[in-house]
Amino acid sequence: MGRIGIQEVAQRAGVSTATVSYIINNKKQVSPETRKRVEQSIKELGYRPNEIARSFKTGKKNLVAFIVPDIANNFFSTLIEEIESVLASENYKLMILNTKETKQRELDSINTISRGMVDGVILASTMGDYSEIKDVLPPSIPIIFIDRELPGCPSDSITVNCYDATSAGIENLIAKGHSRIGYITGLPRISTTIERLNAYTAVMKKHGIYDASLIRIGDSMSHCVKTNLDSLLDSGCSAIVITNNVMATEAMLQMLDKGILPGRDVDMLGFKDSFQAQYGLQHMDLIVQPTQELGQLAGRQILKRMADPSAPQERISINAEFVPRR
Amino acid sequence: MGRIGIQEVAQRAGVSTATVSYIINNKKQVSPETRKRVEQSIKELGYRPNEIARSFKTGKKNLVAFIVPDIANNFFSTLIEEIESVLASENYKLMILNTKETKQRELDSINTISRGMVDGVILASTMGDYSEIKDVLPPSIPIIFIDRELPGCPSDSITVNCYDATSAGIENLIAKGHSRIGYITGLPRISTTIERLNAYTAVMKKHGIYDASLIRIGDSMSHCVKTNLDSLLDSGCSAIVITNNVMATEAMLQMLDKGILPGRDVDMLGFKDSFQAQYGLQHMDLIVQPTQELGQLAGRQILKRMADPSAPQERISINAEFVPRR
DNA sequence: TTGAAAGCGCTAACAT
DNA sequence: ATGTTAGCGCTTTCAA
Repeated sequence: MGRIGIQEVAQRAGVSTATVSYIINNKKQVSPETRKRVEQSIKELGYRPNEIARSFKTGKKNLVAFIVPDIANNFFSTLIEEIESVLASENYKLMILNTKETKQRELDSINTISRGMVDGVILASTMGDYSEIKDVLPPSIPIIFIDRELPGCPSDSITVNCYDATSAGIENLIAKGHSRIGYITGLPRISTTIERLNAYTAVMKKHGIYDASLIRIGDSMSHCVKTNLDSLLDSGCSAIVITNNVMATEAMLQMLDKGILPGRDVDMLGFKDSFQAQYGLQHMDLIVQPTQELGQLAGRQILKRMADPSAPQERISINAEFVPRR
Repeated sequence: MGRIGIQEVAQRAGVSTATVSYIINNKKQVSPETRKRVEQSIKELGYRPNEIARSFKTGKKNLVAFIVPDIANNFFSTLIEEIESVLASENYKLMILNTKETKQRELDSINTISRGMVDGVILASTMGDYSEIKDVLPPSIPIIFIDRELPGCPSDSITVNCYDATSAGIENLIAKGHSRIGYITGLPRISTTIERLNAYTAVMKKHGIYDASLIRIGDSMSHCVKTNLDSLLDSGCSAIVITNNVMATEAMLQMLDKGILPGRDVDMLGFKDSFQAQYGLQHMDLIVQPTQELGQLAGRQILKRMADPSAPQERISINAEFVPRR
């Protein structure tokens, strides 16, 4: 089957390829009769412009890549939805690359998109340091960092400040009388984990109840929770802080299996990725992240950055909110 | 900044562009010295092949589109993960288009990809009938349908047979003594909803306890659950069947809010998208879908279909499993 | 083993 | 208002 091109359309309509191009792109005045003939011809032949050829010629792809650590995490799938809808408003498509929180996969993904496939990149990096991607990042591509920052990185970033909310949450636990407060971290290398842990450390020290042995190192995924939870419970913690949404839900499942009632037997402070009710998180104090807003901001920012690649760096941060259990 | 192309690399290495192309594609024998010089030149210039130009020339994009109804649904994000990893093995990338279970967005997505952007398409369609997309689908593109089938569609399909498992689940409820068994459907137009409802209807009629007034029409999303659940409870149902994973979790949340204990006060039969424990579904009988396998099969099938576009249609179906509450 | 050159389908500058 | 045509960066045929 001979692929139909602009050539065939032009021929059948008795015009030049330029005229056809003008019409499908609405770029120039064309007489109504000509337009009609061409549109007729397009329809009859079932012509569809070849987007690749077009991109090749113009250099514009109308495609943004989102490199994301974990698609299955509701926090990130929410981000995807929001970003996609912002981009759609300017006719950009979104391409998802899933790194599964793996450095190598992130490098591979960056490599993929550094070959001119996309107009811009949104990156929720799993790296611990900017130097790890600096050399492989194409120098010229518009890129913004979302959720996690990399120290020393000169690109735009959109993040959520959880420091204050975390502090408030832990102060609240202490006010309720807890002093042995266990803590399960996310993946240690990422900025969000560090920020939250810093808040915990500061508050605990301020009250003179800091005890490093009550900190457990997690990985932001569910499978790290069980062991850590058990060991914190064994250490006699009366309250436990769990620092992301996935781990928080998993913790509830584990507790329930053990016959422990969160909110009664043990106080919990968890994280949540939206204000919408989420099953399993009813019995916790919560730090709620404005995830939708985060996604919208990121979408708008990459649009802005693509429109003006040489504008000065912007670092935008919005606040999470502490919501005590009612 | 002058973009670096194959031209510059060739010049600096003192060879032709053809030779550079041979080297970066490993397509021909090249003398070791030449290779060395060229590789040196590539490194020094930081050259990266322009993937768009390459696709334009060869017609190969190494890209597959997955048109998916709801990214935030764990069933589909699991599918995405699995498909992506199968495709990665043959160096294909996956592009996600999210339709939010909306016909117009599905049409838009199909339109996008019918302009030569991808080598193949995996479609979890939200349409009710093949005729709704027939005309807009490009005739020549490799495409497979996943999860949901469209009557009369000549393309490959990979689906999960839930009929038997659903029947078993309802038989089980009846064996436990229930006769007023409420039922909340998914989105009515899609094949999975129809199949499951057919199973329910058949079993209930077989036992002479079918009552159409116990059926509520849902939309496969969470927000449809509350009202429907309330009204079924008001109708005096002692057991309730909820026919997808999202709605099942939501139902638990609602019940808990009302102080009703599922598994004690009301028997529930839900759906679940993996064998992995999921919070909130402990107290239900479950129909478990082999979601990962579904994704893997789909990945392999699109690969196969792209390799041989003219092979005869294949319709693959795997079985869901009924797992009574323990 | 290497090079010259055509051409993939389209856009847009320039000419008419 | 419409047409002519160069050329985007690469692959690949054919020749040397």
